[in-house]
Amino acid sequence: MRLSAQLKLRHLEVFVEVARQESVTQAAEALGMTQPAVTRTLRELEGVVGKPLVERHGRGIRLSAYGEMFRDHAGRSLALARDGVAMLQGLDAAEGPRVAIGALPTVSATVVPDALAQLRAEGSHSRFSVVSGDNRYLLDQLRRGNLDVVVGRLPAPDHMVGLDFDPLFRERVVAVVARDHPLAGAGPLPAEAFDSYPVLMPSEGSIIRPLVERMFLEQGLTVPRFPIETVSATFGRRFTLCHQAIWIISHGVVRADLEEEVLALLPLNTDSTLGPVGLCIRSEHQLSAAAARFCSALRGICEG
Amino acid sequence: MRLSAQLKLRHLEVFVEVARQESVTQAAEALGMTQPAVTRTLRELEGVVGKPLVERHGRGIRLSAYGEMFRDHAGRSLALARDGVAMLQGLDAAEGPRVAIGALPTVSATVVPDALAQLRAEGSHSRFSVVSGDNRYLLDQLRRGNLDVVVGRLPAPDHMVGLDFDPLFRERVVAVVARDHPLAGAGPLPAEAFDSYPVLMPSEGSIIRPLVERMFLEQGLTVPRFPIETVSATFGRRFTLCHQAIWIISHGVVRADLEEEVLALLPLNTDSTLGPVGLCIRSEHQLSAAAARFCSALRGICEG
DNA sequence: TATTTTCATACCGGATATGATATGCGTTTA
DNA sequence: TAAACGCATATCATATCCGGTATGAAAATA
Repeated sequence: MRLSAQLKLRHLEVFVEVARQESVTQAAEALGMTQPAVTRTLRELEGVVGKPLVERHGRGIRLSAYGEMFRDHAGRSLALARDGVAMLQGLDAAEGPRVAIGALPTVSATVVPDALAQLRAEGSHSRFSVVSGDNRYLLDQLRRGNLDVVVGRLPAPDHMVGLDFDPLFRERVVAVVARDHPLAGAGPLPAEAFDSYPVLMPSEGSIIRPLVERMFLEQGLTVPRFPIETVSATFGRRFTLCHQAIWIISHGVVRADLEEEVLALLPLNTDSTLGPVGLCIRSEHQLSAAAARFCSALRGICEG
Repeated sequence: MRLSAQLKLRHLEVFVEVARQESVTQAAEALGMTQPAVTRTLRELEGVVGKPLVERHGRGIRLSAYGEMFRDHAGRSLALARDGVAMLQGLDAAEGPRVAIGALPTVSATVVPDALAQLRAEGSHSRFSVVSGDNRYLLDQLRRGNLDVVVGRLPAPDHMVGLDFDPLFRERVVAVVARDHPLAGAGPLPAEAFDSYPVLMPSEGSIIRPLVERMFLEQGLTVPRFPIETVSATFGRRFTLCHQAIWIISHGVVRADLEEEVLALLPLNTDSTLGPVGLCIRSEHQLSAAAARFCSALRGICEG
C-alpha cells in the first residue's frame, strides 16, 4: 500500500504552518489559501493518522499532545524534501557535493591523492577539499562539521570524544637523512649521532611525538635537547636535504623519497612506534554518499 | 510559494523505490502501478528538481550523480513521514512516546522522581522507564540507543566517548550511620573507627570510588581493608540500619534519611569529593521532544 | 536479423483538489 | 446582551491530477 495514497505533502505543509502560527487563519494567509481549505486539509490529515492533531482553545486552536508528537516528524520530513529539491535546483550542471578531507602529513602524499585520483577517474562530480594541519585542529574542525573525515594516525583516546576510528593500515616512524649525509650507509649509529646533527622531530602535541620520545628512552638514547619541531612536510624535506639534518617522521611522509633514494633510512629500531592509520569520523553521524565513496576508495587502496 | 504545488509525496515514493530496485518495471510492480505511470512520475520529479535523476544504462537505468545526491534526502523525508504516521496510528488513546532514563543511585531517590512527578502532573502522556545499574552499564546502554539519557555524576573522560555532559548541580560523598550507632553524635571520629565497624563503600568501577579512596589518603586515614562494596541503595540502607555499619555513599542517596534523622552524618571531611551531577546524552543526537521535556523538568527542579 | 526486454511518450477518462461562498457554532470582547 | 472573531461544515464549479492503455525507441539476446 502506497503511503502517498493517503498522505500528501500538502498535508504536511499545512500542518507544519498551522503548528507554527497556532492559527488556521494566519496559516491560510501565509500559504495563500482560504481558511476553510486549511481546516479541511487538517481534518484530512487527522483522518490519515487517526488522532486529533489540534484542539479548540478559546476562539483559536492549539496543538494536541498528538500534534506535538507529530510536529517533529512532519517538520523534518518537509525540510528534507525542500532541502533536497533546493540542493539540486541550486547546482550548476558540473557540480557535485562537497567533500572536505582533513589529511595528516603521513597520508597527504600517499593514499589520499591516490584515492582522489581514482574517484575522479571514475567520473565523480564531488568537489574535494583537502585541509592539512595538526591533529587537534583537524579533529576540532571535524567535530564542528567543517570536515567530513580526517585521515591519519589514531589519536589519543581523550582526543576521540565524539569520534570513531576506522583503521586502514599500520605504519611506523622512521629516521631519515639526505643521501649524501655522513651517517647515510655508515653502519651502526654512533651514540652521539643525535647530538652531532640538527634533528627534526614531530611537534609537541602531535600524535606521534610521545611515541618518538618513548622510543629514544627504550633504546637508551638521549632525547635530542634542541630539536626543530615541525609537521610541515615541505619544510622538513627541504631542511633535511640542505642542512645535514636527521628527520624523524612517519614513514608515509618520506616513502616516495626513500624509494627514489633521495633520502636514506637510518638503522634505528622504531618497531615500538608501529601503530594504526585510518579514518576519523563523527560518531552518530551519517556520512554523505560522496564522503562514503571517498572512504570506500581509501579502503580499497589500502587493501590492494 | 507552496512546495506542495510542485512536489508530491508520490514523487518521493516512486523515486525512492526506483532507486532501490534500479528498475522502473520492478518498482512499478512493488508500488502497484504500471510502468509508464512510474516513468512519468519520475519525469515529473526531474522537472521539479531541474536535473536528471536517472539515466539509461543498457536496456535498464541507473541513478545519475544527481539521483545519488537526492536519494538520501528523499529517503529520509519519506521515512520520517511514514514513521510519523505510523507512530500516531500505532498509539492507544492514552499512550505517548517512550522515554528511557538511566538513573544512578544518587538521583534515583531525589530529583528523578520529582521530575517525573512534575511531568505527569502536567499531563504528559509519555511512558517513562527508569533503569538503574552501574555507570558503565548505563553509559553503554545509552550509546546503544536503549536509553535516552543517563542522570548521575560526571564519569571519567575516557568513559565519555560519544557522549556529552550537561551539569545540573554538585554534590559530595558522605559517611553515615544509623541513628543509634555508637559513633552517631559521639564527637570526633576515633582513628580506628573504620576498623571497628563494617564499612560499605561504592563498588570498584563506580565513578566515586576513586574519590573516596583519595579522600581517605588525604586525611591520613587507612582505606578500609575489607569493605562491603555495593551501589544498591536498598541493600546499603538495610545493612546500615541493621548491622552497625558505616556507609560511604553520595549524599543524594541518603538525603531523605538524614532529613528524617533515621541516619546520622559522621564528622568526616569529604570536601574533596565534591563534583558535578548531571545529564549524559549522546553527542550529535537530537533528543525526542519527550526526552527533552524530561531534561528541562530536571533543570527546573535543580535551579529552584 | 528477429525477437525480447525495458523504458519513453501520447492520449484518454475518471477522480481529486481547491477556491469561493454561505452559514453555523463557540468564545471573547465591548 | 450584542457584536466581533476564529474555526468548522457543506455545497458547487472547475481545473488539475494521475493511472491505464496503446504504441514507439533503444539495447541486449538468441
